[in-house]
Amino acid sequence: MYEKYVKTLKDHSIKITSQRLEILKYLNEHHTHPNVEEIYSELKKKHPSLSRTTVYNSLEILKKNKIVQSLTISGSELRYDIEESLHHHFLCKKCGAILDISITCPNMDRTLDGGHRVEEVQGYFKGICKNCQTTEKGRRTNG
Amino acid sequence: MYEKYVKTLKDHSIKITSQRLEILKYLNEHHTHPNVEEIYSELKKKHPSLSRTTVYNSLEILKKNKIVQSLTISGSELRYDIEESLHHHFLCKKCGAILDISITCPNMDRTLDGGHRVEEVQGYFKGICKNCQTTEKGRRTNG
DNA sequence: TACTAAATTGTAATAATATCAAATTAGAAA
DNA sequence: TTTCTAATTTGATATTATTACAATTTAGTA
Repeated sequence: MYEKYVKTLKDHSIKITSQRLEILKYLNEHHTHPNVEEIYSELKKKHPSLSRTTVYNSLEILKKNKIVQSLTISGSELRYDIEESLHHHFLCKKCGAILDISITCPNMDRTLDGGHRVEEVQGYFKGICKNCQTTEKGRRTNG
Repeated sequence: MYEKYVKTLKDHSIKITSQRLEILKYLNEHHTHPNVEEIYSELKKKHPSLSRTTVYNSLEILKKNKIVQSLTISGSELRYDIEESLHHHFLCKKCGAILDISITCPNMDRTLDGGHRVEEVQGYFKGICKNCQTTEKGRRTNG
């Protein structure tokens, strides 16, 4: 059940705690780019002793180890994502969904403007998602 | 002195106030992507009656009119930038500078993943800027 | 010049995140 | 397996960025 998350933590020499395993599992099963509050309140249901600070701390150490990444696309709070292959993100201005976008940026791994060393690239696209466009046209509700 | 900013506001049918003119002027003369606090405290020096709320409000209306744009690249607060030609941004992890990057993204003005309508694109590059690399090697201080 | 809707101001509220000290626990060492 | 200690978790409190709001002021029209 948790073997793969145990392995991930071990591989990075991070102490294995149930809180960290639960957070990793949650992110792995919910690719919706949740914020801290969502992760906290969801996990709190099954693990009432969980503290919000632990969620912040855990995400921080996972981020330092490049196991997760944080996104600032929403503008008001950090959103979290399991780090997999490089991908970018699309924010729907209507429904708020954050979607993974599988394009590659030709400027990754390069030196910019004659000397700036690039270590990370985040591409944020904003607009109206496919589903919301359909809703607009067809006057259907989103549920 | 302020004619160009007056024109900008008039062109967008935004009421002309000295506060808005000062903010526009500040952004036009400081392409450092300042946050609200920087803009506020700088302008407050010459205009002691200025309120922080006014800075927030003004930036908001300027943003709605696409005269300025806000960046979330720093992660903790919004940074502001005069909207000019499309460009992207580089954040130096060492000195914190945010620099304009003049590459064009081939995915702008397109439909992504078979249907998401793209209206805005922000490319965030993070790493070590040219200047900080020199400092590293040469062991010079940044001043 | 007078009027009114909109903008400015300052205070207070909210939301996200950071700090910190006390209690708990993972995992190394005995 | 038990003991020990450094690291982690917890919860309370602090801080920071931003928003809400009511009273005052002002831009721009009539």
